[in-house]
Amino acid sequence: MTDQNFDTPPTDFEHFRDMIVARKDSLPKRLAQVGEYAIRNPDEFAFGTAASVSEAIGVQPSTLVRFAKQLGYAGFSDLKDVFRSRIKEQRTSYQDRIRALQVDTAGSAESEILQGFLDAAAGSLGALSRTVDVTRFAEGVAILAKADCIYLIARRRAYPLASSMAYTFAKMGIRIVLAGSAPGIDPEILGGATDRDAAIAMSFTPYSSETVHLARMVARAGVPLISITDSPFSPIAECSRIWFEIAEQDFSGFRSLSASMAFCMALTVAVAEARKRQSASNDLE
Amino acid sequence: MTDQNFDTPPTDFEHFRDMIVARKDSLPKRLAQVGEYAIRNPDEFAFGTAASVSEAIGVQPSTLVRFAKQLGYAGFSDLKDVFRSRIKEQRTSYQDRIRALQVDTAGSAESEILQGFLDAAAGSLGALSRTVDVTRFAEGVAILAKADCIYLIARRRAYPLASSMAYTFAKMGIRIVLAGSAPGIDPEILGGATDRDAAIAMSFTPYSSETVHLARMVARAGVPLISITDSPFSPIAECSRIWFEIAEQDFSGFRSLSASMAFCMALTVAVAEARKRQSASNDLE
DNA sequence: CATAATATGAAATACGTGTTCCATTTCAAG
DNA sequence: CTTGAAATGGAACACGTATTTCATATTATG
Repeated sequence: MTDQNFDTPPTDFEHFRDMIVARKDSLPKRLAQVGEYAIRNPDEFAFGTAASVSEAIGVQPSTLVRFAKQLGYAGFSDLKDVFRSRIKEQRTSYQDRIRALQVDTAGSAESEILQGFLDAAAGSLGALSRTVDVTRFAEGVAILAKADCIYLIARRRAYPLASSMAYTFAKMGIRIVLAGSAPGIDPEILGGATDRDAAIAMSFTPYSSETVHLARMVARAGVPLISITDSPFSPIAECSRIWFEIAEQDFSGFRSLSASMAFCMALTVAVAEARKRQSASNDLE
Repeated sequence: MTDQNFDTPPTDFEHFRDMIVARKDSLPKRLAQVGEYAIRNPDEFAFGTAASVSEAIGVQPSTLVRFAKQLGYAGFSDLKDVFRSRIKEQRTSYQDRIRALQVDTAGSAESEILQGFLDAAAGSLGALSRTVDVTRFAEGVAILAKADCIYLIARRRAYPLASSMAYTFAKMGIRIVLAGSAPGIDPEILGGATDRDAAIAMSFTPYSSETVHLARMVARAGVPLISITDSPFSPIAECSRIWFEIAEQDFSGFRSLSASMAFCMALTVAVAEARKRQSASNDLE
């Protein structure tokens, strides 16, 4: 009964499609009908149930199972995975861009860890590029571009982001103050900020209480606050004028700052560009 | 029992998300936990089953149903549709977003900059994954794993990498010394390093003379030195036991640290893992 | 501190799912 | 036309699912 034609059945949609096209004429009428529908409506296959799909095609549910088995799959559920994985892959374009490049992952634990973090980074980038709101990004840039001085608030895991932005801002001649440089007097330093300045707060779970405190402080003082965090529930998000969520994927519980770094650099450069345009138009007046 | 708060529950993810954010504080602890997870891992919600999702969150399946009902949905299945439709929409919108980006480059300079940096980061990750030598990576890990204390040397653009590694190493109980914390006395601090320790130097063009100087110093003292840099001609590469080249792609002249961050985190975690294995085998003796 | 109201966990339940089985039909070969 | 094999439809099955129920724990309230 088990009509296992040869080796293992395709796991990706492209090969599945090729197989159906090749074998279509040798398949029984009903099964060919199913195959044609599968290629035409892959999404229906991925999300629907055996009942809903079979009704859409106009066949019995059992026909779907037969179809799957004829092709070498364990059953309809097994076949459905092909269509689901297709959707997942389509969504992470960065990820398979990189996966396509990688040659052979040698077995060693070390290389697995490395590959794991590279994958996570690619995934984070893909997610970010999908979810980020360019309008809000532009708004944030506008706020920062007209600020007299930019205050950077970050501790612990987020600190590298702040120090990186501080370096680039400074290199481009934009006035910044990096909280945390001189320990202990941050509240006093940030106390000098006014509504003509702006602040960037960065914090990820578990949120540093100092960062939260400082962020609330400047927000209460009327300083436009922009936050970079990992969740809408973040305490610094609620007191911010604008906030950005960057969900870094983790590998075995650890998160790198890859996507955040790219985002922060983009923010920094965009602000610098906007300032250049501003001063150019000011010169004309 | 049916807690129908008001009108119909959201059918699209954005509104759902807003609702959770708004009502989070008025929700019971467990339900808030579910809500947070739902927003963070929408894909898991879309594809998983009640059992798998509840296990991932660490709650009972019944909690998911309660969560859905509290929010006004008929049940968990009903709620799941919100996440499924999100995926369907995303797939179409993502494709025409790429197209839109390519066609109307006019779409605000800001979004172009952001996309540019994200693309550059993805490119850097891909290049890194292709060029990195996993054998050398494993060797580097081995050296660092048996070091008494790890000295981190980095300045300027590379400093965020060092501070990020320092944070993670410290969190995992690995002894580290971050050069640059107390300005001016780095040579004296690094003078204490011996061949039982190890050092990581990081520097990119234009190479900070301090970093180069400190790296040479520890190398001469017999301390195993591992470098992360952007060229084989880097002055810190030649005095290193092992060195890694990470070529970050630039966008309009600016480079972020995305790929480097992923690499450094991988290195850090790999070292911690190796140490765990070491101490485990030591305990057996 | 006592008491009620609510929230939670764990097992029992009802339901829908994919799957299998078998009777019936279709088709081809003798 | 007969006979056999393959294909199909439809109902029965077993399994996993979401859901409900109820006892227990937790939190709020007087």
